[in-house]
Amino acid sequence: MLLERYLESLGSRAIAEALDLDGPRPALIRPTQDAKFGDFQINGAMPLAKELKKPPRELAQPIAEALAGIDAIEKAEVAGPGFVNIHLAPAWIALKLTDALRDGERDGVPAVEDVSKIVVDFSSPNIAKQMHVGHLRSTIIGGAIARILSFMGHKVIRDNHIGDWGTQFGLLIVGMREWGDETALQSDPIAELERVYKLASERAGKDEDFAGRARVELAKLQSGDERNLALWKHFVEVSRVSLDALYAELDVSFDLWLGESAYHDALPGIVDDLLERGIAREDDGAVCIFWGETDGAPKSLRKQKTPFIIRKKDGAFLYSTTDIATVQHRKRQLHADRALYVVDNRQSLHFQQLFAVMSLLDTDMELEHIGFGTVLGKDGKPLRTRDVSGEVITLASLLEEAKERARQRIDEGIAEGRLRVQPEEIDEVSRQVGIGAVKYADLRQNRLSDYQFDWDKMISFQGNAGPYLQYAYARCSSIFAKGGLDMDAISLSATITLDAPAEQTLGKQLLRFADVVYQAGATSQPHLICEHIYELARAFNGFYAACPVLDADGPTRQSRLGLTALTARQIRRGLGLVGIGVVDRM
RNA sequence: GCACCCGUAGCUCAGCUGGAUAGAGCGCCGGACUUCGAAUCCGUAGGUCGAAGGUUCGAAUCCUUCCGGGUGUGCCA
Repeated sequence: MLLERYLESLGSRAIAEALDLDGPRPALIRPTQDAKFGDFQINGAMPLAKELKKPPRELAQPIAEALAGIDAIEKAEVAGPGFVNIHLAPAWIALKLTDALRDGERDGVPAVEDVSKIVVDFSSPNIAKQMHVGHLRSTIIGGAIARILSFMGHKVIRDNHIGDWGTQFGLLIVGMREWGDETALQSDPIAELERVYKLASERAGKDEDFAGRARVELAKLQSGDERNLALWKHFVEVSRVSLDALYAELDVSFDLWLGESAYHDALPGIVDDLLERGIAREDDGAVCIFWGETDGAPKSLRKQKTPFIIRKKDGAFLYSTTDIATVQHRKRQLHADRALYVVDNRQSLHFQQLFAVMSLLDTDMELEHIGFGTVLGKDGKPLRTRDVSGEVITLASLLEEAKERARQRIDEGIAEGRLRVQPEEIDEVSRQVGIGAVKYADLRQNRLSDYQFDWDKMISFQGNAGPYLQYAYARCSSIFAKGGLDMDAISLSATITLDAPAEQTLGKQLLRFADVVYQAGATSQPHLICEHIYELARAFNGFYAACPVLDADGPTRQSRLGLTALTARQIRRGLGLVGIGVVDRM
């Protein structure tokens, strides 16, 4: 259930009744920051003090009294300058947790009432270039956001807007003729394309004739030349194979792969339209939108002197033009209500301008740039995509290293007798732990922050890191395995009660899950879920140390098994929502 | 020049829809394995929240200015 929403409605009703107001006022429910103040506080009395000309504590008192007798609330009392502190009734919490335990489909998280159709645009690699660390964030943050929104009940369309069209293909066509190796192209397509692209772009820099030939081939491709089109298709198809392998490793999938090439035909019309409407004009041969002279341009852009260019002076279109066409397609053909762009912060100006254009074109769609910070190395500087020898650190090699490091730690653990991984499970456990650690290290932080990439912290296996959460899950599983019990069967039969302090702490944490999911979805902040699951794992580990489960008797044993099952499911669900897997033994 | 982001414990980071004594992890120091897994748990120490003003009953959070760091910014994406 959505706990805060429920308490907010109780609180605002209590305020209206207690103070005899004409309508409800916001209760301003907030979790307390210290358990001694109870579980939640109502802050709504204080802002009313001025309006009603009474001291806030005097207003808070009747509000607290009005809340007495509600079964969710054990105690409501006035404190400090005028807070109303709410202590939830353990019996009521236990009832709600038992409901969630029965709800195997949704773990107590209600589906949204207003369903939106939301395009999540993420990952978007360039065909001729290897994915490197820089692409990691968009891919996993975007994947997490898509899962969260989808679980909430929205219609989500994951679109991989790949860079499969543009100047690099002229160079590639000429370059492949010169240096291409078809065998290499089959075995590691992107590496081969990138190798050739690099050679070609170097050569084009100093060989005007070569560059000219590349432009000719590009023009031929873009005007539909069959041979070049076939070559281009070939490049795209082989690249797709290695991209698919990487996405499988990351457990990310897409509903659509509409790259830049998909919009090629729509581009001339867009430029004409913007010219006709007087939004764009020609300048120095290029078609531009100047914000200072455009009526209806947002204030933040008015001082922007440099224009938004939608057609180069040589007549070629840019990603700005393609992006406009993409939004129109999403609105007209996909009938989307919203589109989220999970793209590096450094492109925020581009999106600000794109969204301004769409607003000038009266496109009725909610567009949002979900930005994120840069990946930094241990030295605090942007992480190099090449190592000391100049080799590119690809995303694929990074994931390999993560698995390798995880495996080393597992081998050590087995040798020391601490871990219980069966030989046949080592591969899978290394994969889940290694890749989970990489994802968690990234996702646990506010996405806007730059993020420092540090192997040692990531695979530390201690404290707030991926393996900590997976370990808590394995502990839950292990209780059921040891007791010869089935988690699903317990979920259907157990009744949760909350007595011991550790049970209450755990129970209260479990009860917040739905709120967290909703907030993460509303703000596109997967780290809220990570934080919740971390706190949950902590609460569970505390419970584990203080409360025997299998050795408890009768109803207590049943209740504790129920708490363990619900914890396990919530960890699995929560990690699943951010794209991280769990294993039963590790 | 203009725009955006950032500055919180030794380090890495939460908190920033304004709410009580600013929180975690790592690291440091000290405890807990004859008891469901010690990749765990419990505890100690550690902060003028970059600075100064302002708004407010109340500011790490909102506003202004300044200092320091980063990013973007006419024909790449």
